[in-house]
Amino acid sequence: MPSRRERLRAEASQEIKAIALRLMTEGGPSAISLRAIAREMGMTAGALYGYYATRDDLVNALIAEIYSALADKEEAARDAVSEDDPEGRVLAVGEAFRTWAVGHPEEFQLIYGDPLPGYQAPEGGAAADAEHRACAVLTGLVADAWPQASKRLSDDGYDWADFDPGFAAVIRGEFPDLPPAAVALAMRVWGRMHGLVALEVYGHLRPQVLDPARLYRAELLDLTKTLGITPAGRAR
Amino acid sequence: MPSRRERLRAEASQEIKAIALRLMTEGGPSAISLRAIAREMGMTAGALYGYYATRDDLVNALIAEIYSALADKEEAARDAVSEDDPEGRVLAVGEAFRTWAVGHPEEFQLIYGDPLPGYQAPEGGAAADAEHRACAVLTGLVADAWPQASKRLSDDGYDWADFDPGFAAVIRGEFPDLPPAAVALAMRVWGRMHGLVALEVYGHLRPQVLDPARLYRAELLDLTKTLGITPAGRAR
DNA sequence: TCAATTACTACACGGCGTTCAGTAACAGCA
DNA sequence: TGCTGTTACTGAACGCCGTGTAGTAATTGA
Repeated sequence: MPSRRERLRAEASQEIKAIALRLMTEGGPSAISLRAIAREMGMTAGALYGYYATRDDLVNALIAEIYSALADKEEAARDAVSEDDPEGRVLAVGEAFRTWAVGHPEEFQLIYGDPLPGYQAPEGGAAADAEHRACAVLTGLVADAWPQASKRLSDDGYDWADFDPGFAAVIRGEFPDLPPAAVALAMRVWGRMHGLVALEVYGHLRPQVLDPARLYRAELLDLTKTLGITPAGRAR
Repeated sequence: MPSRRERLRAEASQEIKAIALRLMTEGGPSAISLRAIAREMGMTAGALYGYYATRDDLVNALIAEIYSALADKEEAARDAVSEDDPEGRVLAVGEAFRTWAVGHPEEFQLIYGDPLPGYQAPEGGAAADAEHRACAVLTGLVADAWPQASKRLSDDGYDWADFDPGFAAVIRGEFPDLPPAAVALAMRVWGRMHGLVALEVYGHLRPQVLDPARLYRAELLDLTKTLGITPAGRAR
């Protein structure tokens, strides 16, 4: 039962985000300017303040949307591989992450870099939710590998007190049987998937390395070893 | 034999960089504005164009300086540990990298993130040299561990043609006996050290994880396992 | 039909990088 | 010493930017 006004309003809000996204993919995160968006919409910059209280609010909305899309991709990649194949799942999620990142470098920057000059991330919100979803995928992968992975850990003396209470509570709700050391491992997995991709997106691998994808794949395979889920036969 | 003019000029150039650096540490990379620098120096913004052709040129100079300082720190950390202790060297360099990064987050951002809106890294220059130096430290660590590490690789079918010719030539000059697969491994080591640190600096680990340093240390220890240089006794 | 809400414009403020004509101080040379 | 070319800088301008604020036109609900 949205009134005509609400509908128009929602459409305008969407259009603003869409234009902002396009501007960003064309000219990088810094190309997101209220004036440019308004120009494309045939409006004045001030009019946008009826939709977003400030430019950072708009950026927040974008971040939430993008991060959510990334989480979707990771979940889809995971679910495309059978539960019986934990190694395949890790590789799939990892590759999906990199593929998305190198295909959408500006969006990667917006999420994982300093989005904009002086920007400060808000406390809660949809962005935090999406970040948690993406992180939960990795935690799930670790959970599946935990029986094997736990034996290889060099530091398993973790406690739930080593994490933020709220964060710990959410995790324990989703994975009741998972010990805190597994969560720590999941964070490390996150970092490991993030490292090479960040270097590549920010142009530190190319052009020295001709095929970063291969490098990344080797890293993922090594990661499966850390998790203890590499089968006897190895991928080429 | 620098003339009075040259001396004053060099001093002014240094002062500009120093003020820019301070502004950045106080207000983030975006606080580097020609007008603010000029204001502090009692000059006009236009006057700075006699020293740097554009703001990005100034930022380049900063990047080169910062990157070089980082490379110094890494080299010092490596040389503080005996050559007989490859694991200790890896840990030292890794810890030095993280310590520097979390202690100088803005500088880390400037080097490894998108330094400024619309900034484009130049081809050669001092920044590239410093990046190479920092990378060479890691390559050296891998070189020392190569006898053990090579046995654990899942993909050793690397060729020098997999790298940029100039890059490959420089590496082969420094490490004549090192095979290309080792260089690939060094890149992966770089990515591995980079990942968790980048996440932490950009605020993705805190406050969920209370002690990112511990997480990072575990990752480094795991890295030494990948390199095959973990001694029998493990660090706590 | 009328009052209230909404969406928007127009304008202003201060900030930014960058350019450019003009000016004052300096350097080397006679 | 005086002259000349070079250098370092100013001041004003241009066109961007985010952000407020006062006013106006349209739409809404009663």
